[in-house]
Amino acid sequence: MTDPTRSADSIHTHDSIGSGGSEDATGPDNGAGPPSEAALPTAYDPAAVEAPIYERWVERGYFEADDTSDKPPFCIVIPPPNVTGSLHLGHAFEHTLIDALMRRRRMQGYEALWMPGMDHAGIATQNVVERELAKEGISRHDLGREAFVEKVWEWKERSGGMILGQMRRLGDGVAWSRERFTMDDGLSRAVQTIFKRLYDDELIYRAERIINWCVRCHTALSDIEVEHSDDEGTLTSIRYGDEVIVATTRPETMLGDTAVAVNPDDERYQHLIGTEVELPLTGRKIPIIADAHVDPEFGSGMVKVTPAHDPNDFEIGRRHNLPNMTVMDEQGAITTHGPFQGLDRFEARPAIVDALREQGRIVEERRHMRPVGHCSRCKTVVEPRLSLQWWVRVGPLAEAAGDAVRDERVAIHPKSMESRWFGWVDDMHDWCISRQLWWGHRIPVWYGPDGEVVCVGPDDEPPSGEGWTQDEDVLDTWFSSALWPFSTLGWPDDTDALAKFYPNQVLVTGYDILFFWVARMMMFGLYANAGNGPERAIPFSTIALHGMVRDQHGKKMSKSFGNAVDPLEWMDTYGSDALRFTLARGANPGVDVPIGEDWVQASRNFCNKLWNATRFALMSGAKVGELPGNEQSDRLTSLSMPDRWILSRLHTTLAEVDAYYEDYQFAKACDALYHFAWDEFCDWYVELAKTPLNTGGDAAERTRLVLGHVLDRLLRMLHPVTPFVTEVLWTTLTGAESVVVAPWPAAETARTDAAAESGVVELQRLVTEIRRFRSDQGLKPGQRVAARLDGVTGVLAGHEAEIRSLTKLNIPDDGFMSTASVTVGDVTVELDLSGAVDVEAERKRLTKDLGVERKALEQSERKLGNEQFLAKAPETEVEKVRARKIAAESEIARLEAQLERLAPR
RNA sequence: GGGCGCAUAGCUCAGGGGUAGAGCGCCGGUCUUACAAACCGGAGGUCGUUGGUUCGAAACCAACUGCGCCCA
Repeated sequence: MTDPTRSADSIHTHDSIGSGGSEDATGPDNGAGPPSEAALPTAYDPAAVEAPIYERWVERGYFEADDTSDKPPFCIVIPPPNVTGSLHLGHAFEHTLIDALMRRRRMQGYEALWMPGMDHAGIATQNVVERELAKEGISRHDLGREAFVEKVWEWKERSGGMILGQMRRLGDGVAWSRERFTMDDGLSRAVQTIFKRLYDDELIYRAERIINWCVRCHTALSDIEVEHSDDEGTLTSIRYGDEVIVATTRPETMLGDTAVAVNPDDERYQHLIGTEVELPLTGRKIPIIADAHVDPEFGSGMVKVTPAHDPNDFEIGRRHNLPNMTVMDEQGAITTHGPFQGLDRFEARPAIVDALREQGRIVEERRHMRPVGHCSRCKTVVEPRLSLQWWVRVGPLAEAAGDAVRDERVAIHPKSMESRWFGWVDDMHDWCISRQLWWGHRIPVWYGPDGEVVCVGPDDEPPSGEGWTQDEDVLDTWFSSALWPFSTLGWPDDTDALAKFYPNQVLVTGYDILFFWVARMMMFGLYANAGNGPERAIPFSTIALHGMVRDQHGKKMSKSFGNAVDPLEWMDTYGSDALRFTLARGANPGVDVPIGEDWVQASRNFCNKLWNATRFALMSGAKVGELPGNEQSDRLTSLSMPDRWILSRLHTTLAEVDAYYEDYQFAKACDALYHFAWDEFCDWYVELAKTPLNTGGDAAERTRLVLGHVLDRLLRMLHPVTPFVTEVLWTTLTGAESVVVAPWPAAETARTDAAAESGVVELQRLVTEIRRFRSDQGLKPGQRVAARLDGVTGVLAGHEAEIRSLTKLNIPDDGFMSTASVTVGDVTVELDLSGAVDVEAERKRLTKDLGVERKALEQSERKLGNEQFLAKAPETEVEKVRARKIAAESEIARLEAQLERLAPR
């Protein structure tokens, strides 16, 4: 079942961290006998364990899924990374969240499937391969379409998908056997199938429109592939005729003007409407028309109309039957008018302005901020261009996508993102899906010699014979990505995988591609799977949105800014778990995540803390076994107050973590775990446990069970976010096979114990006060001094040994001389400081405490003296203030007495 | 220009009608037998500004200022 070489390899490595040189080739996770502290070195070394652990998980098939099991499904499809891409922090973040959800559900007994794969990234990939060819002086046109596409496939085999190996480093639990690619046969078939259906339903059409043209990539772009920025430009006012002055930021397009427009209600120009004016430089006569779209406040209130080079002008042109005059070619060069012909658009602009200036036609030039579109792939300024393209009529599809959220078949997390969703789907423009590329799914439409147009389905024979040609264009990459939640499961075939895992349970992605990708999946998913009925047509029932990863000052990461970070470097230095924990701990729903190296280091420290806590527990003989119940009263076997406290805290934390996970509150779940593990378990319980462990006998035995119980649950709970370190520790602790397939721990409400919790709070308060006193008195933390404890009664009764252990106070011998004392509640501690009492420090501390209490007293008295407060505030609140007042009074009395007792200066 | 969001400790962020929390950083002290990647103690905030609602506002409302994002 496994490759013996690899298996030996992984065991070898495991031995080096694990079984203390044992000859037993099975390793501790295969039942190599009782765990031993010799198993663990004194510090966690992620580099030594991560890779072999991951390989073992994959070999054992933990991440594979069964289409026919009876377990409830839990399926997430990976937001497909580009085949050209490599792992950046954004991926690492998203994958951490998905993996955490998947691992938890797997432990909870779901049939868990995380579908891996990549998209073919039409423009990006074609660019990469063209650049490679250019080094050899070859263009794609030299090769021809077929040979070029062949080259792209070769490139993909050779260099594509670097990210897949990097995902292993992160620990992504994906079902590798199911990996898909948008260009593979099955997914191509899905693309053709849905194209044909949409075409037949008249939801796909071909039309001449203004599109966003990238003059560098030589293709159309959809609206969402264009990024707008406010750039500084010049607003130039040009005199076309005596009374005709137009303002424009793009004077070079004037060669293609076919009208001048004014607002129909603009009093100033009524007499001009219907007349003509001569277009400068061309001598062409163009009409002056009235159109409500014109803003009378802008410039002179008259605008030039260039229907072939501006989307708004195109609409005006349509309304007025104006001719569309294209004056630029696909490279963005001017195609008409002698002196300007062949000039690039940015050269033509000053040339034309100069020519107009010579004629005295430039009335004004002024700085002007205006939005400029840039190609999201190459940042080139986009050129609006009139051309014949294929479109998806999104109206009914987008409405259905909106309805699915409106009637709560699909939930968006966090809910506040819904407004973004509706804002988009309720006002969506038709989607331009054709791209002038060779790498992609070719549009399955054939044109006949007599103008026939035939759309071909996957099982149809394309028309053949003289004069038939296939459309040259390919489809937008997002067209195939939109099918991802079901095409990857085998659609359009009726597969078991589809039946089991569609709809997917969750989609995890960034809010920035809610519209790019999610909206498209919703539209196509609902359309393609409508036959399932409304409840099962949706692509996923929950959309969990995360934010963007930013640097430690909240700045966007970018290569040009120089603040981009390679996640692999951090994984090398601190381990994958450290990176994952940092990212998960920063993941507040829909909110951006700043990350800095310091924080990754802190997470590494946390992993090391867990490591050492487990190491200590193992050294102390911790074991996982049956615990006494909380109610058990047998003095020897019953749990101590600290035991009951940590168990209460553990199970409370577990319940909180569950609730946070269900609400996609990764940050809070991680925080709760961090706080519990470090501040409660390590800092208090482990320290408290040392007393009974040293005592031995039943007390030690009980403590070993509690340590084992808590660590077992804690490690299982942490596994989804820190899979590697928990795997090592948990298998060593339990001797079981793997925490990946361990059950998710259940929160036991019976372990909740308010009495134990308040008892330990009191103990902590006492210990902290004594430590503070020691610190104020200049005692070294480890310095033991003799002290007498009085009044260790009530909930603290029987815990004097723990208190002494935590405060380094020895039992006094015969020669004991009390030279200082501190009182906390009912407890008085008398210490022998051998005369070296720092009275001033003590006075200072008492005075400070006194100030705090006096302030509290004053505040509560003020409130209680307010009749409105007494009359209107809830009784519980009034009670609280009364209690605070009483507490303050007694504290003040105590502190004043203590101050008085201090020797006078 | 339209819409949305955010302003809380030096930094990054939680919180949320009963006058503040975390991580990191900072200061002082410790190699105390799991851990110096650690331990112990400590200092730091009138919760952007101005009004309003309320017995009570950092929290709710309004305006303003600043910042960010999306869309034109």
